[in-house]
Amino acid sequence: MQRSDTPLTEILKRHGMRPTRQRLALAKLLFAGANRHVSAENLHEEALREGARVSLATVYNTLNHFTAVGLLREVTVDSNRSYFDTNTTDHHHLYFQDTGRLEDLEPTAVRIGKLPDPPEGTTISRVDVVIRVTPRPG
Amino acid sequence: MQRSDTPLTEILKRHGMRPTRQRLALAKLLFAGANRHVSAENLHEEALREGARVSLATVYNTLNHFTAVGLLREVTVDSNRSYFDTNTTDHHHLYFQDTGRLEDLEPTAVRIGKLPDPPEGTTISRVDVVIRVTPRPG
DNA sequence: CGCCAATTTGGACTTGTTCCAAACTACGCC
DNA sequence: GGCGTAGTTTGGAACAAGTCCAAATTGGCG
Repeated sequence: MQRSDTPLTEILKRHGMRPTRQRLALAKLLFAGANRHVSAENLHEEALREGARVSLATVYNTLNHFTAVGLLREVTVDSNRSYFDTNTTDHHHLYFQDTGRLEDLEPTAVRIGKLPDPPEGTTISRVDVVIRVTPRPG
Repeated sequence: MQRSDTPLTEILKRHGMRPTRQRLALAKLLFAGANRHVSAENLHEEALREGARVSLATVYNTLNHFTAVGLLREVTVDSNRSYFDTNTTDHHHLYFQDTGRLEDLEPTAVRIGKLPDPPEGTTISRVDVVIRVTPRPG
């Protein structure tokens, strides 16, 4: 990790990943701007559009790898496609059922007043709240 | 709808579906006992085990049809398999990440203290809470 | 510079689900 | 009770998301 490392390169190294051309291109799309939600297919298309030469297999590898090291969080809202969220802090989701659009809710938007105790021998690893909305009248 | 209709036959008719042999067999597995969570594959296997001759395509058709008329609710906890819940009342879920087991929580187990207003022009169709647990220490 | 382990890749493969056209069946009607 | 027909079922093909694989490439270290 030499002084000329870019911030993205550094992030990758810090998580034990080699900063390859493909990973840097994807990391740039994911982490350079605001938080986002992506699927493998749509990130792949976007990368190609930007001129990055990355295979779909690598996009899958990378998203999974990023998720494993905590750079991304997988969001389960649709049972036939995976979404990844660049916002890994505690928050919940708003899902537009008609368009498939997924948005973060501010951490303060939902308050959970009461949670059950986890069953014996288990711990709660995550609590996910998804608010599904449809165009009125729905 | 004649006086000799069984309860299951009646349920199907009331929802505008013909009480076919296949639908009755599946309805029996789904609604005769306690509430349950099934996937298409596992309901299909179970039906065959019980001696019902039903194709997998019909199981899919039926689950989707039952869901459309409100006899089932689809639960999204796993992005590569659909689960259907026979409990269509308001409640949330406990999901064992190691085994894939899915359980209902009593309606009183989770209290949501605050919900955001839905965006202009939309209405909230559903709020899903999934509590994911792993074996301790996890 | 050269080596080696990590990474990438295209394509084959797998898995869950839908589609389709042909065969079957529930049921209202006579 | 038979008939006609719209609704249903079915096996298999088709599809879509995702993983696997073995060969080619490449980053990083000495």
